[in-house]
Formats: sequence, C-alpha cells, structure tokens
Amino acid sequence: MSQPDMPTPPWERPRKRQATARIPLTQERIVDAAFVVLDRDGYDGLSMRQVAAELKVAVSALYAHVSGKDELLHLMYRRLFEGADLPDPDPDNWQEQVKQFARDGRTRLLRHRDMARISMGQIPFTPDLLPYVEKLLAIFRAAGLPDRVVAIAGDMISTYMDGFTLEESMWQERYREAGDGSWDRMREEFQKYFESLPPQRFPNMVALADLMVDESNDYRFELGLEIIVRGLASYLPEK
Amino acid sequence: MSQPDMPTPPWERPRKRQATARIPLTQERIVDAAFVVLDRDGYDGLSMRQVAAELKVAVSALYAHVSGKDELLHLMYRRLFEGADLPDPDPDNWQEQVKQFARDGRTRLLRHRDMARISMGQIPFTPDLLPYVEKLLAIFRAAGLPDRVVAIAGDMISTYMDGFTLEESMWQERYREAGDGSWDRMREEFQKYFESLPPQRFPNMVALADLMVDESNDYRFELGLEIIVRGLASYLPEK
DNA sequence: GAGCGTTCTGAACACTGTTCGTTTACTGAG
DNA sequence: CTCAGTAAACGAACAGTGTTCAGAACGCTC
Repeated sequence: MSQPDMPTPPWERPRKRQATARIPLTQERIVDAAFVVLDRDGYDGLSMRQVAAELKVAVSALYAHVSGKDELLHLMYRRLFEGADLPDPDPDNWQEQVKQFARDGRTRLLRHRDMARISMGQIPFTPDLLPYVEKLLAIFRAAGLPDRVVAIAGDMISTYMDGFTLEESMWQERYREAGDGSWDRMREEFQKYFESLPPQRFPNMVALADLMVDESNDYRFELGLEIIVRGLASYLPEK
Repeated sequence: MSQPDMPTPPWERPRKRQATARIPLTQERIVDAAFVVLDRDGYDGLSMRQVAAELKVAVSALYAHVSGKDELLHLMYRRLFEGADLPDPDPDNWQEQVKQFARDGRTRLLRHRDMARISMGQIPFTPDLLPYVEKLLAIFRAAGLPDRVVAIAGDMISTYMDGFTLEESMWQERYREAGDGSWDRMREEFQKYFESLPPQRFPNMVALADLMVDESNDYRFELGLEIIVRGLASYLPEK
C-alpha cells in the first residue's frame, strides 16, 4: 500500500482519524501532561501546543477543558497543595508547626522544575485554597500572636518560602544552561569568583564567600525560617 | 503629483526613507522607551516590537544595542538601583538603616507598573550591583551579627521586599483588569467576601477580615520589616 | 439505522523574539 | 565636491506563541 515516507497524493482524501483516544480528556490528564512538559522543557518551554502534543491531541481540544493557559497554571498550582495537611493548632508547638508548613511547601515546590516561578504570581486566596490559609491563621492565633501580626504572618511565611525556592531554582536553572560540570563544581567556581573580588572594595563579600555558597540550601532555608519565627515570637504578649 | 491615499504602483520603487532619526539609538533611550511601554501596557504588553514602535524604529534596530529581551529586562532592573545610596554602617542604627534600604527598594519598585515582576527572576549578583550587596553586608556585620546570619540576612530582606511588592502590585493589576470602581471599593468588596465566608469553617479568616484588608500596605510592609529585623536582632551576641 | 450532542480537529488570526541580507545615511579622504 | 568606507536602521522572514471557530468524527440513545 502507501509507503510511510511518501507524501499523500492530492486526489487521495486524507486518512480518517486512525484511532480516537479512548480515554477522554480531563483536567486531570491535562495537568499531568503539563507537568511532564514542565519537567522536560522548563517554564519557558511550557506551551499549550507542547502539552497537547504530549497528549497526542490538537491544541484546541485543550480549550474545551481549560479556559486558557492561566487556568492551566492555576490548576498546576493547586495540584501543589494536594495531600497537604496542616495539623490542628498546638499552642505549645506553633513554631515547629509553622516551620513544618514551610518545609513541606518548599519540598513540594522543588518537586517540579520551575514550579516556584508558577507559584509566584498566583493569588492564594482562591476558594479551594482558603482552608490552608485558614489553618495557618489558626496556628498563629492559637499561639497567642496579636491579630495584626497574624494578618501578615501568613504572607511572610509564604513569601519567604516562595522567594527562597525561586532564587534557589533559578541558580539551578542557570546551572542547567551552562550545561557542563557538576553542581558542586559550579558552587566552587562561584566561591572563587567571590574570593577573587578586589578585597578593599568588597571586604565583606570576600570574607563571607564561603558562607554564602558553602552552606547547603537546606541549612540556609532553615536559618531564615528561624529568623522569621523568632521575630514573630517577639510579639507574644508575655512569656 | 502622487496623491496621498493612492496605492504605490508596482513599477515605482518605494520612497526613500524620508528622515533619519537625528538622535542615535542608545541603550539609555531603549530602556527609557521600555519603561514607557511598561507603564502603559504592563509586563505582558512589553514586547520588543512595542518598544521599537515607541522609538519609531524597526524592531531589528534594537538588537544592535541590546542582545535581546533578557538583557533589556536586566537593564531595566539596573535602572532601578540608579541613584540609590546606602549609608555607611552605623552599628547603633543598623535596624533603621536596613529598614530604610527596604523601604527605598519598595518605593523604587512601585514607581513602575509590574516592576516587581521584572525584579523577581533577576539575579542580583551581577557585577554592577555588587556594591549594593556589599554595603548591605557591611551594615549587618558592623551591627555584630554572626557571619552565618549575615550570609542570609541580605537575601531575606531582598526577598521580602520583592515578594511583598510583587503581591501588592498583583492586586493592583487584578484591580486594573476589573476596571470599574475605586481601589477602596475593591478593598471593601474583598472584605465583604472574607466576612461572608461560612464562619464555622473559616472562623479565623472571618475574624481577621478587616485586618487583612483594612490596614494599609505601608503599615503591613513596615510590620513585616520589623518582624524580620527583630528576628535578626535575636542573633546579636549579647545585649 | 437515524439522529443528536460531545468531543476533537484543522486552519486561521494576531501576536511574540530573533536573525539576516539589503539599503540607507553619515563621515573622512582625496 | 566627489567618492569610498563604515556604521546604523530597515524590512522581510522564520519559528514559535495563545486563542478562536466552523466543521468533521465519534459514542450514545431512540
């Protein structure tokens, strides 16, 4: 019959669709595919067309299940929270509870490439995410923090979590672009760069070169968390 | 001769360029134009073509002075710092100095629409920005903070500044989309939304509705700043 | 088997960032 | 005052983007 690499002659009507996807398209499947594309091509490579290709489906088919790219991104953002479960407020342990919330958030953000970039730029007050906000507020209030502090504490924790992870993953991305060498090697080069700065103009950077680079991200994240929590704790009415 | 509204006949060679732009294109002028476009059309409307149109110049002309959109964005980011001047470290006044740094940063970020979105996603360790980082580190070290804290303190302040302003400007942007009504009206509606939540499922959100919305952004920013600074101060060796 | 909604397709629109060969304008030398 | 040389801007093109819409193919019920 017709050979695979030959063009279709104009008189021959194009083949009918050979086999319909048995599995119907759903938001779930679209989001799944989007994550595959995200992990493979990064945020800049995440296009509706790529997602459609991943599902072996026409681009326009997506728009029947998703209002547009914005909604798709938001659905991916929501997926981030799935399975998260904040504990009931324990006034004696609020600091650890808050930290655990942030740690968990960072872990989730790091699960997918460039996820932090998607997370930033999303407004977390969408109805389906309110329960999480609510519970975080509950923890702060149970701890006895003044309401005006509680009202900003949630924002601070989320912002720190997102911001830290974004910066972190941007380095990773830049490293990926550079391509060659291991992660440690890059860190080494960076440290060397800092140390090679003119010491009289940049005495502090030179002095801190190793600390700014050598400490693991986990440690730095934890320290920042502790700083915020201490700051919050300073607003407790009394000891 | 030829009438203005008539099409040019095919045999007639198109007119020569009527008048060259006297002022030569420079990075400066391109960045200027980019800010005009940014303020008018927002980040999503900021395209090379729009910038070129603003300068009444072909798109491709831009690429002689700027390697691409990435560099343009980075140049805009640098412009943000122009004229900024960190004071010499004063150990007795480090808290206020740090706060002032953050306040100034936020003010600059708010000067242009969507500027926070550009700022996020920029790596501040580019050579021309190192002096600022250096000076910030100097303030922290002079204050007597342990080096491992200093190594993350700068990041925390910048992240908070960027993150807060980003969130802030995203609300502004969303409000702009909605179009109608004043800013206060939107805040009112939002408060009403919070308050109308089922109180047994969202007791804390309902209780804090006014505080999360009513307090001005300036106040919230200041409070968050104080929280971080207090957290940092808790690492001072001794009183 | 006919009809009917869904669901998906394919083509199109109006954009995007970027590249490249060509044309233009300006400058300095003879 | 002419003429080359050089730098700058042009215009068209490429490959890609998000989104829309008429129509075709499908599974299902009658």
